[in-house]
Amino acid sequence: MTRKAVNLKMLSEALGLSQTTVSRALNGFPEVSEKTRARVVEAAERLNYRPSPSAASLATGKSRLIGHVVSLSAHIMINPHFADFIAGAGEVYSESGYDILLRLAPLEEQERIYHNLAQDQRVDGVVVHGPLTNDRRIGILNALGLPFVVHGRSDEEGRDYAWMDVNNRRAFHRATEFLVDLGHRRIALVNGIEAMNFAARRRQGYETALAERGIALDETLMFSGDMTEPQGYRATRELLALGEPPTAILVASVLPAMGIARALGEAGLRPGPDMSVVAFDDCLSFLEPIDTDAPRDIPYFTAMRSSIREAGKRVARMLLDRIDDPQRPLESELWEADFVVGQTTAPPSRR
Amino acid sequence: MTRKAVNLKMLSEALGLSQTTVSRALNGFPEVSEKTRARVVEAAERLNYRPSPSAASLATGKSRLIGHVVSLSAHIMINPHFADFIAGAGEVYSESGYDILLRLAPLEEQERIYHNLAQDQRVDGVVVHGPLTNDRRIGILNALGLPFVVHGRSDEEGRDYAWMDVNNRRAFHRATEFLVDLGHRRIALVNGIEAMNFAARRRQGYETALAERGIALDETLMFSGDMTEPQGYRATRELLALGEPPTAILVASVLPAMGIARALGEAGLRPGPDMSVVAFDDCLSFLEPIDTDAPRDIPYFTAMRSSIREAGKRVARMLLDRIDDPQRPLESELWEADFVVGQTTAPPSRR
DNA sequence: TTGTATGCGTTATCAG
DNA sequence: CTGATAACGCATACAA
Repeated sequence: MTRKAVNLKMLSEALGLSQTTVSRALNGFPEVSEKTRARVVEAAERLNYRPSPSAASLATGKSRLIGHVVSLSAHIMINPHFADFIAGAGEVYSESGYDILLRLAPLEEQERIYHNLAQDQRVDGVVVHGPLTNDRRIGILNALGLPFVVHGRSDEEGRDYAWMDVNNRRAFHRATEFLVDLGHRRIALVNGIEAMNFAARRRQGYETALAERGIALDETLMFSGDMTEPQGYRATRELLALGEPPTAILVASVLPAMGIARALGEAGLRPGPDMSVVAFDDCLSFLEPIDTDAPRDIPYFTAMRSSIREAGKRVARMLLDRIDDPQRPLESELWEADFVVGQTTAPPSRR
Repeated sequence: MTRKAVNLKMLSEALGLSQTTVSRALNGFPEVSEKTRARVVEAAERLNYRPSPSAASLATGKSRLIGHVVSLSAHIMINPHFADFIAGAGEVYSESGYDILLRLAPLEEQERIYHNLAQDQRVDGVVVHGPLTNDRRIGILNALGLPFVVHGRSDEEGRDYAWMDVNNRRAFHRATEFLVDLGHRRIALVNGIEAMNFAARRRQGYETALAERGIALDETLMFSGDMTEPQGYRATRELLALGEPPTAILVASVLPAMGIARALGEAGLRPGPDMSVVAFDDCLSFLEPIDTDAPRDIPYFTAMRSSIREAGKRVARMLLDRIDDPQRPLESELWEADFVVGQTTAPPSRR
């Protein structure tokens, strides 16, 4: 057991080679002979040599850290959704020898933070979470030249940045049509915060579908806010208190959907027969059985479904690709959500 | 706008001082005169000087990074609980200029990872999540001399490491007593994975309380597994199918508690009147209304309650203190959970 | 294919 | 109170 960690100098001396050659051998440079490379690799293994990250970082300017700056303050949308996204991303990072640098900061500080992160060369790239419509962070990051990928989109075109998004508009369009086809005409929307682009798109899909079917919008049926369980609960109580309550609810996450189910239960109503509920389902892992061998239950909520964890993986890959080659053309990817019919939708009940 | 980031050399030349003096002034060394310090600080501000983290890290051996190594594989208990814990911890780190280094890795790799993290000096300290009974990570970390704090405990004494824990045993003891006092005698337990110390303690509290009241244990009423919504749902379906179902359920998290509520609802039973439910409530933020000005609802679940986010803050503080002074005596802290009576408990119903 | 010399941007040691 | 100078551990341009 060696007392002190062995560094490049010690390793090269032990091998009777120069630090240069050893470094090159370890970093896979082509000009080193396979024979020496084998020797070097063996010795490095045996002596338990590990390059110092800070020294390497100082020399190369690369930190092998990916920045994830998230706000806790207002948009707790981040909470369980974020955990699943990061789980997917982290898996990809690990395979490539990167780590996550996680920084919690209010949205209004994030521009300054990106600036500092770039100047300090603390991270090799960042993921932008929860983009607003016309999000200022994107312009800043482009100006800084820091590689980044946006989870979601910030504007209509999505041209001057790399992004991966779910087709939120189409998902909500389809779901609305599905409900209309079932015979519903009063359909409520319990949405996320509409300053966030994904929520704005969802509303567009909903409104467009209603308009196409000749159904007038009713502001009293539309809610926007943080996607928590109480949000769904409260919205439902308000909806049930209306003179003419809706017969169906579209909801932006299974979290408020659970609040909806609770409020309905308290009112003696059953999701499905008495009130249709369609949720956007991010496949949050704490809602899934762990044992995937077990027979799948019939899904409870009728849902638009897209795994946020898979999204995390994809975004991470895209970012690592950009870091490897910052000049590569901007990529973008739009995923369609599945539409899964569960137990919470039915034709409107006659009450 | 300066094109290139200004470094210590440039700053010192601009000031007509040596790098040494500038460095000392900036790092608050006592021997530098207040007058020069003021000059230096002003110039640093004006020229937008920021010390390079990797250079500082190379020179000092400190990375200003705190390691959080979490497993995704088996124990997804971590998922939403983890997000809230990290939100609390991150807040504290930010105030002190630390960042989180997040690494996802299966439990069996974590020992090696800690070893590497320490040897590489990649982090200044780590938080141990989800300790098992007799968790090997603790011995490893002590041997490595890497500062760490355990969230939870690994053994009875909790002597040779710093920890912060909730009194899980007492919480479940009290909850069990509460149910017995209401008249319940068949009380089910839907627990977390009992290899994890917190879950083992919870079971102890439950078993002890039953024994004290002369109630025999019934294995068919006890479940252990990942704390997901389906866990609660499935356990409840099994319980309801028993010849003699329980009249009350103790559950380790509000997540499975929601599954319990769903299964009861489907069976036409109401939590409270038909089946008492007591949950451990970590005050997960996605279950709380964001707007804290709003009048608080009457809590839904009767619950043992302790904020995991506050725990995150406390653990972070303890760790930063240890990093500042690794020789300080080992601290530990045991929090009592609140017991809050909600709408899901009542005397056993006559069916 | 391998080696020499230098730079990366700090902090720390030791003089003055 | 201030300043040269030497680490810190690696990568790389330039030589050989």
